[in-house]
Amino acid sequence: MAGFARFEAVLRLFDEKASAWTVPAMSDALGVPASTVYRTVRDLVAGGFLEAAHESVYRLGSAFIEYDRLLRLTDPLVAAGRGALHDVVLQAHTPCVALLSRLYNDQVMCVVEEAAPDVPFRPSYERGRPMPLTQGATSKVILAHLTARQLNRLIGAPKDGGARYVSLRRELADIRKRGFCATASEIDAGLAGIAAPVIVREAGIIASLSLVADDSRLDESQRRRLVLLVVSAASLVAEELRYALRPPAMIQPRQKMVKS
Amino acid sequence: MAGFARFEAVLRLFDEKASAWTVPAMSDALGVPASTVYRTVRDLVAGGFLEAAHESVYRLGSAFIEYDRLLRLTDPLVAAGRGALHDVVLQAHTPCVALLSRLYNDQVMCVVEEAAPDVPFRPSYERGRPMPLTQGATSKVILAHLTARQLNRLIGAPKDGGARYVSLRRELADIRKRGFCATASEIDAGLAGIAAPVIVREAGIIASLSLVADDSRLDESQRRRLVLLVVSAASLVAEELRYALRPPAMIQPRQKMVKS
DNA sequence: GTCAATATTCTCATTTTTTGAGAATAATAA
DNA sequence: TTATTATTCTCAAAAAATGAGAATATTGAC
Repeated sequence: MAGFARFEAVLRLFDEKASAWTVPAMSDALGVPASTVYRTVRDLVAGGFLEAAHESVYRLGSAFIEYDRLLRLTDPLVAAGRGALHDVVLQAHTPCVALLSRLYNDQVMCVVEEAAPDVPFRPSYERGRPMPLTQGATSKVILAHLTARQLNRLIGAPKDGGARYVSLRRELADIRKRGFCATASEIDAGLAGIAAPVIVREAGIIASLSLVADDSRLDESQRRRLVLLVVSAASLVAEELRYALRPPAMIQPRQKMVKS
Repeated sequence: MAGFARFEAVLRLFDEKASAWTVPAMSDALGVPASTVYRTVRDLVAGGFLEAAHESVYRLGSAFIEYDRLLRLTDPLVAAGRGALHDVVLQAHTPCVALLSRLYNDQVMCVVEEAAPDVPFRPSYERGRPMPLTQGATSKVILAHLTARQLNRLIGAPKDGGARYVSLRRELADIRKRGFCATASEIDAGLAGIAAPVIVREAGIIASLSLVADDSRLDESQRRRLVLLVVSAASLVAEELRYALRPPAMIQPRQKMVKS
């Protein structure tokens, strides 16, 4: 391991369970000499990606807060999503959480979240938390709109006999046709998820706008209403994105070299 | 430039104004050959710190969202602050924004933010935005509690004649004595800031809890009430931190090597 | 579709870093 | 104080990054 991998390996040690590390512990966990880890950590601290929390213990650093803000301010998907999610939550007329999620390596991650002020539950899906690819309306909608090539790379050939694989493929085809996906208790018991795709092919954006609500409080007519709400909000976001990304601002358009 | 500095230099190119970069543009801006920048960018993309936004344009990547969440979940200051800020905003009985901020390199940065549901303004201080050291109640409270050594390293000897330097030193001494700092229109015209220190020396924590409100809506008695509110919330946070950090959880205590 | 311009990857010899082990030093707890 | 652990330092060997340019892939315009 060398170069950037070294830095990444150190950062990846930090998670919900292990949020504070000493250098010797990192050295152990990574199987890398302490002197090397000290150097790596020094660089990360200088950049604000780690912070010394007294007692020779290190934690994730504030640089992540800074970059997260920048991303919130400048990412077109986040920008386009924020307003839409706000509206969705308002118009749902039921306590709910709205999410905008996208592919993140081989998982799906929410990048904007908006909760009604009075939601009595907390969905597992939350901003910044990588979630499995094949469970939940949010993820399935994204899977359903990947190219065959992408899909193969991510879930590959049938591993477990093939039955589940085939049924998943069928489900995805169905989602693609219908234009939305609604599930219940697939991620969190008692919670329903309704998701619709946000696709802007020309910008390589494949995301999913979803709504999580208490399943027991939804009757059929409400469910239909929410599906419509989510589907239309999703295409609104897509439209907004297409508009925002049309004239590649701050990027010079290609132009022929003028021979002088 | 080499090692981590290369990666940092690339990431630092991205800000509110320039949120999308092509490799040739980075190469230009950094004065580094394109082939090298391509390699650097490839590493950053693999780690999720950059993302290819079609058209050979790169943006900040979702890894920052993931790490930001981890930090929110695991940073003791953030954890202790969240609840306190919520209470402060509720008990202020006036539209306001509450912030918890800390030193970040040679600036001050808010790490938790809580706004009342109906705030009609947006303070410049916001989560993740580095702010100047010497302006605003939030920053001054932090400055006031640094050691002489730290202070010297940050604002050094008098540069501009010395008059401002002396008056700043005097102001800081005053803040330290009073235990809070209240300013108006120092950062945003028409907005007042009230801040109190959150100090946990044994953990190296020097932070500031502050409240921003519309200055014209505050009379003297309200101002006094808010000062009390902020001061007591700040010491509550400090107490909570002391408690949370007392038994260095998940860190093995030092122990003698047992010779077998 | 072709073509030209640009983006991206690749190659490779050279230079520069990084590496790891251990010594030296600093910090800390008993 | 002393023992233990944390951290920095040193240095030669090994590995990796570098940059220039060639090769290839993409792209947009026609």
